[in-house]
Amino acid sequence: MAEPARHPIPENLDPALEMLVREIIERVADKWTMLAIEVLDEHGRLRFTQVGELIGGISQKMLTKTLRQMESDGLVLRTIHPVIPPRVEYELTDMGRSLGAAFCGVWIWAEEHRDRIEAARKAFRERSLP
Amino acid sequence: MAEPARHPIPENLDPALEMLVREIIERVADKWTMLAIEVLDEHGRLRFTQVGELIGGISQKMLTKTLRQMESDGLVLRTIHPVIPPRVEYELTDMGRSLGAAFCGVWIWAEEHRDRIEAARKAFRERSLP
DNA sequence: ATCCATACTTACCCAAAGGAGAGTGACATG
DNA sequence: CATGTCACTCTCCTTTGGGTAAGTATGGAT
Repeated sequence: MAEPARHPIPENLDPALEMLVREIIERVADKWTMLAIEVLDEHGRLRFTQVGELIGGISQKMLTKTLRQMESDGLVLRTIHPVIPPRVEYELTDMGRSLGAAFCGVWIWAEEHRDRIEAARKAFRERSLP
Repeated sequence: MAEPARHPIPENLDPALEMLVREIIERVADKWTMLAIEVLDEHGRLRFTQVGELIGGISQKMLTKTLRQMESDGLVLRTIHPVIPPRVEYELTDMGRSLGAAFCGVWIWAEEHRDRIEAARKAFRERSLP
């Protein structure tokens, strides 16, 4: 078949870098991580249960997992106070805060566009039904 | 127990808005959606298979699902050319491009911080093992 | 008549995400 | 001695994500 003119699909410049960046984004662009960053950015240092309450609707299991992963990625600092009952506090590191800042654009975008998204969804629904 | 001084956990200003923004973010902060936005932002108008090739590693099923969802949210425009074999092209809408721009910050952040993340992970691993 | 290309669906299946709820440790308080 | 506190951890279970492979529709090419 005679190929119609199309984009040549140029192979990307640095596939290795590309891969790494994607891996980071997949990891970091997770629902709970984003919400945790938001509440920690907004409220500063918080203890375990406070983070959970502020996020809302997250199970202890996922909260632990999310915070641990963030800690291992260097996004949060975890401080254990050796008291009984235990007291553990979490706060964003500089890197965590900078990620929060980067996400801020997405947050603002979501706020600004929710009406248009609603409208688009409604239009799509009506366009789909006979 | 005498409560130590803590943040009063101020209830957030607008829970309804907050909820909507979160819903949008959950939806949009999806791996395939982000990658689709990236390739469409970078290459302009593309047909179905091209999008799939450029994203890489995505199944037809997920590609269809992702693109349909993006269409319903008003992020992409889907143009069906009535020819045989079928030819369908996708391109970002203005809203899709603006979301791409918002994500750009995250992308750049990931590029800039991958070394520090690697280092943090390694340090965490060593700190965890006896 | 058969094959091909494209953009899908559909059916089936597995693995991972994630919720619910109970259990734990260590001490302070009633 | 029983109870409560906090930050988990563990187990069981359901839901979702997502892959594979096959099927569909259509007309042009061979």
